[in-house]
Amino acid sequence: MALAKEPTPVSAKNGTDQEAEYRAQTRVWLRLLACTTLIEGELRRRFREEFDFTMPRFDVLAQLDREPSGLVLGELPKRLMVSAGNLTPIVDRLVADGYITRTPSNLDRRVQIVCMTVEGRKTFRRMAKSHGAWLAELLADFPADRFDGLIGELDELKGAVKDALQKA
Amino acid sequence: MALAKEPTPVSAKNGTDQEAEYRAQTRVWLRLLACTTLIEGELRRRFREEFDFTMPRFDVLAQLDREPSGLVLGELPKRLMVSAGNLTPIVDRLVADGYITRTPSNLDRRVQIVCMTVEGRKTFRRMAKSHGAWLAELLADFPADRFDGLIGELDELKGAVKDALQKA
DNA sequence: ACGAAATACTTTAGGCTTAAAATAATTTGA
DNA sequence: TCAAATTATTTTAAGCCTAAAGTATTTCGT
Repeated sequence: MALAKEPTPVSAKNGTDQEAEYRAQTRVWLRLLACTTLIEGELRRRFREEFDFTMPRFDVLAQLDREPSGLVLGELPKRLMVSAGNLTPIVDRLVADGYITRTPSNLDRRVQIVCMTVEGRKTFRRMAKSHGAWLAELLADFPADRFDGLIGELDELKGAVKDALQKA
Repeated sequence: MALAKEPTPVSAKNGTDQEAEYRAQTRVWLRLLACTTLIEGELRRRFREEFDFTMPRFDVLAQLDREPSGLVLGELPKRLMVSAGNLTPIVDRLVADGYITRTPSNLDRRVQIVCMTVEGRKTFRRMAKSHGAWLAELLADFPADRFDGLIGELDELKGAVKDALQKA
């Protein structure tokens, strides 16, 4: 079933079946994208209106909230699945605003440790509470007894995509 | 079950149960975001490497491919769920590259009609074929007999979120 | 010991995205 | 009729995002 990257994959299916399969997979992708875009747009709007904050900034704080002793800066791009260069100005501004600190490591002068401040933690907790409530509101009409099933499917999907990326 | 936006919602659940429910909904959201980010990043990378193209540009062509007689420009922001201002430079460049045309309507001089060129259609079809194959490759490890179920769940999720947004 | 490779991070250039304000054309209603 | 509201689109300002190149520091191999 796995298709090669090269020109014409050897497939047991004829053209029509292959097209049909492409369509099913495209449908999954479009649904996924639509759900994410819809929710993300609303969350972004509320973060801006209620807290004058952005989601990337919130995401950084969320990572640091789980690490009382701080994090090596280089750990953030990995966890947040964004590029390192992207984080520089975001971290800069969080530092300037007093929500986090950035201190060079004594052991390795290339490395920096980022750590949430008391003020940052307070602000984060307030926003996180709203974030949870917003999600609860947006997902309220989805049957609660099917959450676990959906979570399972999405976990499996994520695993399948990761495996495929490994192979590529 | 629907939570009010105001300070303390009247809820039948106590604090602990509410927290647990928030967590389930947060988990769904994080899974959804992770899957989308993973797939989107890989598709973006391949579009750039193989075709020196971006996904937003592809998305515009995909809409126009379904409309042989062209589309009113204002229809694009709605279908693509992006802001109108966003599209101006993207359409500009697609016109400059010869993939689409933009012609003012004679009936209403505010309105513009965008339409794919022959060259645009040819280029789009080539890219769409790869796009389908890439998705097939990325989703190959997900059991084919569960696609329809997942599509159904995502459709329902999308509907639920849309309903919630309507109410808000 | 010391030059080369690797690692951590920043900078740059280019494109996407939004919200809000601006421009231009059309429609509406008194 | 004609001023006000509406509609279609563009512009602007600010932030996010990536890839690729640059800087500094450390580690590795000889």
